Amino acid sequence: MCGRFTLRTSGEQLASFFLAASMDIAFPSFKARYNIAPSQIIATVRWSIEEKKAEFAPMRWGLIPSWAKDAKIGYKMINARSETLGEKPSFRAALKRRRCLIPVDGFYEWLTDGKLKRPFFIRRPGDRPMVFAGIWEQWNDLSGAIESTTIITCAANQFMTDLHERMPVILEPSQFHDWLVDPKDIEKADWSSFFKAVPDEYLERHEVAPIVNSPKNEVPDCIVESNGFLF
DNA sequence: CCAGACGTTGTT
DNA sequence: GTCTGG
DNA sequence: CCAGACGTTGTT
DNA sequence: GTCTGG
Repeated sequence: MCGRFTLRTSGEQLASFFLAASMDIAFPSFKARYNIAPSQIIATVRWSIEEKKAEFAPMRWGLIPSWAKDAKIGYKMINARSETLGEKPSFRAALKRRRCLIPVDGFYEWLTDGKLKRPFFIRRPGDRPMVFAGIWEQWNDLSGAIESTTIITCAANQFMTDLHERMPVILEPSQFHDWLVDPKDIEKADWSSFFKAVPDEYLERHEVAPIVNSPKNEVPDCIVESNGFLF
């Protein structure tokens, strides 16, 4: 689940959005994205221990564990189950020390109808931005360092359930700071208050044209309804 | 001890 | 069928 | 997530 | 890196 999303909100708008959550973050300007796929560089926010503040950090989507011999393993690590990531060798170190926020303004899910893949676009009413919970990792080889990230998932709410059994963990602004900053006793940390599905009314969905199916199609038409209408 | 896995989702 | 690339 | 490739040798 | 399995 959650293997494609959009980020059309500008850097300036994102800065305002985070400022409303008392986080003063400088975002670069970037092109609107309509079809972000795994392995691509995405915008995240993490805690800078040196500066004691939240900061923008670009990362590759698909977490590469620090011990990996081959970065390709990251293609499989685009999501992490909230129920188990504390125990998984690939994720547990990142959960303790490297949590992040992933701003998005919509994501895609597919229904399979025989050979047909029917894409749906899911967003907030009013097209407001939202924030996925993520963790990140650093990986080094001879050619340099790669910072990569993964989206945490939880059981789907009623709204999502006919599209998927799982959905991304979406955080409220009141949770941003506590998610990023290490608790005093990391060994006793309890993350369960974060790992919850949003209420059913939080999201709306639109069936869209299958042009979005190919990650090569990075165009506004990805969020035009399948019947040709804008929404 | 060394070798091998380490993940999620969806589908069957 | 399975892996890689975007 | 979906789409697209999946191979070697020899010749141009 | 760390754990599991043989």
